[in-house]
This record gives sequence, C-alpha cells and structure tokens, in this order.
Amino acid sequence: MEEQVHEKKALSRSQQRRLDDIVQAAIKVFDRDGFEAARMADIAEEAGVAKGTLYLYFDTKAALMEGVIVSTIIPALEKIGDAAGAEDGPAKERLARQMRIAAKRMASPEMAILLRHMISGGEQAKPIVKFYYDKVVQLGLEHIQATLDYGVKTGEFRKEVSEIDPLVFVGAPVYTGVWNILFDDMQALDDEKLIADYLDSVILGLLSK
Amino acid sequence: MEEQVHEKKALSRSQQRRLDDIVQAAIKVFDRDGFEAARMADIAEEAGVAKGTLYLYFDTKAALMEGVIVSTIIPALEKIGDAAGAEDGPAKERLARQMRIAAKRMASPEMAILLRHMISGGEQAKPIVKFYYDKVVQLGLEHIQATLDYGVKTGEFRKEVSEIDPLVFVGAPVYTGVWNILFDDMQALDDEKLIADYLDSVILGLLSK
Amino acid sequence: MEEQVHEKKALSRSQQRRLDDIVQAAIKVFDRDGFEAARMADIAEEAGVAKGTLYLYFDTKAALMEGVIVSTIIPALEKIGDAAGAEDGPAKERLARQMRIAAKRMASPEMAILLRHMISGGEQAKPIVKFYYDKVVQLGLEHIQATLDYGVKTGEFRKEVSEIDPLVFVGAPVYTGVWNILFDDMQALDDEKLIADYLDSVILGLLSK
Amino acid sequence: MEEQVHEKKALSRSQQRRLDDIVQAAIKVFDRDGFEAARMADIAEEAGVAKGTLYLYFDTKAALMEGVIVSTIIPALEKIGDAAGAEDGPAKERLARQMRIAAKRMASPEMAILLRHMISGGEQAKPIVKFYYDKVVQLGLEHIQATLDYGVKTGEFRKEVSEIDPLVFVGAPVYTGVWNILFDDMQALDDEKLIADYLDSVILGLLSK
DNA sequence: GATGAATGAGGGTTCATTCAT
DNA sequence: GATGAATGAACCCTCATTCAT
Repeated sequence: MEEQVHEKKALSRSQQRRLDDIVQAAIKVFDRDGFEAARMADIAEEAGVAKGTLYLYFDTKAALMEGVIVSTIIPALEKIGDAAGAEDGPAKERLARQMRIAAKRMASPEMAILLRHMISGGEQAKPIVKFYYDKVVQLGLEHIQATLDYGVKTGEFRKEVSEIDPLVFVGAPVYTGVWNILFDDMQALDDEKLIADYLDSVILGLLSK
Repeated sequence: MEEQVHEKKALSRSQQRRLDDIVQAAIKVFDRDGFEAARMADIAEEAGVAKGTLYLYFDTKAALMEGVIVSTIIPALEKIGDAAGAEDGPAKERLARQMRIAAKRMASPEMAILLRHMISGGEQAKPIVKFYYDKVVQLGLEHIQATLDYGVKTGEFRKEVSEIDPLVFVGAPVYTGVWNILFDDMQALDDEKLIADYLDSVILGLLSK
Repeated sequence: MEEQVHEKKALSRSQQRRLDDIVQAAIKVFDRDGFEAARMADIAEEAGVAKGTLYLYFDTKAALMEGVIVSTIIPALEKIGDAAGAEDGPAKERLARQMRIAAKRMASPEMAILLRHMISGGEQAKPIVKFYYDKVVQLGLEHIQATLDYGVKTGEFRKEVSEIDPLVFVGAPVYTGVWNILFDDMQALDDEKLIADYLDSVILGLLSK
Repeated sequence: MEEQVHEKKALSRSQQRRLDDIVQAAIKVFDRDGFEAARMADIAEEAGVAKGTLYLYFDTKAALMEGVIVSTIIPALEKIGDAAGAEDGPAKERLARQMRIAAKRMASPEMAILLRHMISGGEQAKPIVKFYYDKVVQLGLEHIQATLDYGVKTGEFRKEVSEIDPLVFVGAPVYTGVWNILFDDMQALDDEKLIADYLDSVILGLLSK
C-alpha cells in the first residue's frame, strides 16, 4: 500500500487531471466487471488515454486497484469517520447517525469495489484487508462502543448495553453493501427504511410493554 | 444449474470417490484463490487426477463451481431450511432459532465460497445469484416474516413489528459470513455471542424502562 | 499402406463383422466431418463399439483412414477398372462407357473421402496419393489411351486424336467428384446429363457443319 | 467474409508490411500443412512476429484463412473475371480465352489453398464455399453460357450447343487445379497443352468426317 | 477380447506489460 | 511525456491414445 505514483512530487496540473481521469475510469470498470475481469484496455479507453499511459501512473493493475482505493475511498472514509465521531445529541441519536453514515458508506459504488476486491481477491488483497481492518473497522467499532458507553453513562441505555458487541450495529449497514452488490438487479433496497426499521427494533425492542 | 455430471445414473463406487475428491479439491482451491484465479491444473493436482479428468465430471470451470455449490452447499441449505421453518415455541424463540441457523449457515466454509463467487461475480455468476435469491433469500425472509406475524398475532410482539422489513434480522448473520471471509485471520468472530447480543438488543431494546 | 490389422490371420466371424462395422462407421464420419475434424469417439459410437475397441483393429486414426481406403475403395476401383478395360463395341461407345464409369466412381461417397483426404492431408497423405497415382490414375489413363488409339486405328476417330492428352477425358468425371464435395448442398449435379453433354460435345464437336 | 482487419482505415507503412508478411507466412503454412494442421505458432514464426501479433490483424485462425483468400485470391479472381467477360472475337475464340483464363486461375498456388480449404472443409469453410459458389462459379458459368448462346446465335455453333451444360467446359480447368495439388510432385502438368487438346476435341469433335 | 475412464501433450486465444517511435 | 503495436506467458479445453478392470 505504499507509493503507487512513481514521482510523488511533481505532478503538473494536466497530469493530475489525467490521474483523476484514470482513477475514475478504473472505478467504473472495476465496479462493472470486477477486478479480475476488468481489462486495462477498457480502463484506458474509458479514461481517454492510451494503454501505455496507465503504466506511467501505476506500475501494475493491482497498483491501480490500490490507487483507486487510496485516492478515493480512503478520503471518503475519513470524512465520514469524522462525522461518526461527532459527540453531540443524546446517545440514541448519535447511534442513529452513526448507523446511517455507515449504511451510506457501504452503499456507495466505491465501497462496492472495495468489498468485491477484498472478498474476491486472494492473497493479493490481504494488505488492503489489513489496512481496512485497522483503519476503518477498528475505528468504527470504537466510535460505536463509545456511543454505547456514553448512553449507559447518561442512563439513557440500560446498563447491560455496554457489554453488547458493537458489531451488532454494523450488521444492517454491511448487509446493505452486500445486497447492493448481489441483488440490486432483482430488488432494489430501500436503504433508508431498512436502517430506520433496524434502529426502531433495536432501540425500542420488539416486545410489547 | 441443472446437470453437471454427464451421466447422472451410474456412478461406480470409485467414480463417486473421484467426484468427491475433485469437489473437495475444488473447494480448497476456490476458497484459497477465488474463482478467477483458481487454476484447473491446481485443482487437478490437488485432487490427484489429470487435468483432463476434471472434464469427465464437469464440462467447464464454471460447471465445476456450480458442482461445488450444488453438491455441498445446496444440501446444507435445504437441511437448515427445514429447521428454520419449524413452527413451535413462542415467536421470540422461533426468531432466535432462525437467526442462529442463518448465522451458522453463513459461517460455513462452503458459504464463503458461494459468497465469494457471487460477489466476484462476472456475468457467469448471475444464474447462481438468481438461484440463491429465489431459493434461499426469498424463502428465508418468508420464514422470518411468518415468525414476526405470528408474534404479533399472539400479542407477544408489539403491533408495529409486522411492518418491519425482515431484512433487518438477516444483518447479523450476513455480517458473520462476510467477517469470516475478510477478517477471520485477524480476529476470529464469536458467532454465538454476536447473535445472542443481537437478539438481546433487538428483543429487549436498548432503552432502559 | 502396409498392414493395418495386427493379426492378419485369425479373424473370427464376429471380429470380421466388427471390423466391417468400424470401417462403415469411419466412412460415414470421415465423409461428414473430414479427417481432421472426425473424432474417434464419434466413429466408435457410430460403430456401436467402445473407443478402445477401435485400437484393437487399427493402431491410429491415420491407420483407420488407410483401412477405409484399402478395404472399401481399392476393391471398388479394381472392379470398375476391369469394366473400363473391357474391349468391345466401337471406340465411341468404349469411351462413353469409360467416362460413365469414371464419373460414377468419382461421385461415390467413398471417393469423396479419398479425394478429401488426399487433398487436405499434408505429408501424411503422401503414400496414399502415390498409391492412387500409380494404381488408378496411370491405369485409367492407359485404358483411355488404348481406346483413343483403337478408335484411330479403326478409322472411327480422326487421326490427330491419338495425340490428345487422355487427361482431357477425365476432366468431367473429376469435376463431378469435386462438385459433389463442395456444392452439393447448393445445387445437386445431374451426373448423367453432364457426362452425356460432355460426350456429345466431345464426340460431335461444337461446330456446325 | 467482411472485415478481417479491425481498423480498415489507417494502416501505416510498417503495419501494411507486417500484414503482408503474415499473409505470406499463412499462405506458406496453410499450403504446406492444410488449414487444420497449420499451427498459429508456425505462421507467427514464419512471419517473424509473436503469436499475439497475429491476433492484432486477424481475430481467429479462420479469419486469417479468410484474410488470405480475400487479400490475394479474390483480387486475382476479379481481374480475370473482367477478362473472361470481354466480348469480342468469334465465339470459338471467346470460349478458348475463357477456358485458358479459368485454367490459369485454377493452377495458381493461391487457388490450391482455396481448394484445399474448401474441400477439407468442416462447417467453418461453408461461408467461403458459399461465397465462392455465388461469386465465382455462378459468374463463370454465366460467362460461358453467354458465349455458347452467342456462338449459336451467330451460327458458328450448332443449335443444340445452347442446351449443353456449361459445366462441361469447366472440367479441364478444375482438373488442372486438382492435379496440381495432388500429383504435381509425380508428374507436372502441361496446362497449355491440356487446354489446347481439350479445346481441340471439343471444338472439332473426335469423329472423322 | 472389450471396455471406457483416465491421461496429458498440445492448440487457440487473451491480456497485462513493454518499448520503439 | 504519450502512444499503441508488439510481445509472450499463461490458461482453458480437446481428443487421440493407453491401460486397469
């Protein structure tokens, strides 16, 4: 996951634009065909450059995949990472906000690429998986844990909630991402309602009083 | 998704053993490398047969993948399908049982292959995805919906629960499957506890009384 | 073109029948698909025997091809060779008979196989081509030459006819064979009329008196 | 039989040279080994290019065969097609010219390839056979028929000649082509004399007055 | 002898990567 | 730097031939 671009320093305006074009094209093609089936020629055409040009910016197809992740997905994750960590409002609302953010994140086409790559890729995807685990999963779980603890501390949540595995609250968002990849053709998902229902059931419980 | 094996009738003892060897080898290699990166030569070697022999049992690499799914995953799914449909006990327990079954299903190595294949999925995976959607997803959701309705009818669940999207209750099981594929190396998941926590929060709600 | 059958001597009644079945099946399949595209499996199935059985009678696919030629085509050629050599009637009728015989010979499915094999086959077909040239072409031309000489001697043909290359009179029969291979689908040939026309024009000439 | 070369427009000087090299190499190898037995690797080596390069110019082996035919044979056929259609001189001379042209056509090495390909012909040769039948055979026969009719109309030929199947006059040329493929090694053909003899016998008839 | 499952060399084709222009 | 023609390793699959039963 180190340097994909050979010369980090000098990137002229037009070079930067080319780089962006390539990354955007790669996103489109990786999303459409998956990493293995994606052809460098298609990406080049989509980007409006020659095949050889891709190799001026990325050493290999795998490096291009990493480049996509690093240059578009990571920043996006960081941005929503901040939002998720925001500490205001009651615990219930903080949790709701965090789940909505996570769901939105999982539903994006960039996330689809990342998920597909991590899931399909063999050994070669390992570094990315590790990175994702360390930088995103761990962090996200910490945010949720913090919210749960906060809710318990303020008395908003019942005491035992501190002991709940925070993964519980990532279920629906993850399912959102997977569903979008697999079944979107057959039955589009209403993200909003799913998360709302999820929150409802989890906040209120299913039992009648 | 029909016949992979040319002559479904007669399969001598030794042929059946070979078929099993091939399927087992395919599971191992598909699991390790993913469908695209898996080499027929590797599968043959792993199975201890010649490359050509694979084609006596399966017409193509894709058919071998389907063979793996059909001969190992589908039966497993059917078995737990029955269990999930069992109608006894209070709704709360039926729901718990269904979620535990789903989680166990999603956590199996065969399911990992299926998930990976469907997600990596070029066009060739489409029929399998369709099959899975029709035969597993739809059915599972119906079982859960039935349980929710039953709980409402008996007064065990609050009235609005009928309106909840049953997908809500598949979140954790799915996450289980995905987690196993991605992060099992880094941090093994305690399926049991995750589902228990999930049920807890969903049944009782998070709020203190 | 030596021995195709391993044990020339002992061939039980049923073995002889099997051999015939195989040769007939080979004719059918070679005729339909051509030598290269013909599959041993198809021939076996057509003959109602197992694939391995073919190899009890012929060492290789090429040997089977030779076997077809030797055991069916050569005898046929010899038989009509005799007829063509028959020395009776006026020269005009002898020539007509010879051309009709040649045309019939060229139009048979066995001849189609032989022609296709000799024409398509690379180096491997050389021995057969040599055999055919020595035993059939040369002989046939001698028969025709004899007829021409005879006609001149009896005063039936004009003197210069002795100098005509006898190949001239094989043109139509050969074309018959080639046409049957190539264009039979598109427009079936009326062999009889073609040869009759040919004889007409060649005997009478085209010029008006 | 349409476009074999992907971009018909721009073909740089060196690309055109490569294309020619490939076609020449293909002619050589197809001629030597026949279509089926010809190896793309051999053609590439013969042409002095890498295997992959062949596929920059022709999509498949069959397309390369078509390319050979289109780029060398068809032009040749067209040229002589024009000559054959020329309407001047007495019918006798027109017929002679047409037969000489046809014989020359059939005797070329390119024609040998075409003939061999059509005759070996699996299903894949069918389109070429059809094309050849429609564009060459039909047209050639029409030319000859026109000449016969013309000869009858001017009184040069006897009346019944109109009824003669024009195929009669293609016999010798075709035999020329087949002979060259099969027996050239053993006894080279004197095309000129064969056609002259043929014309002689056909124009004058065999009978003495 | 007969069988047909097993073999494995070999072929056409793809496509990531290179490099001369 | 940009191009895209050229490369060639790699892969799936076929099918003539073998051999254990």
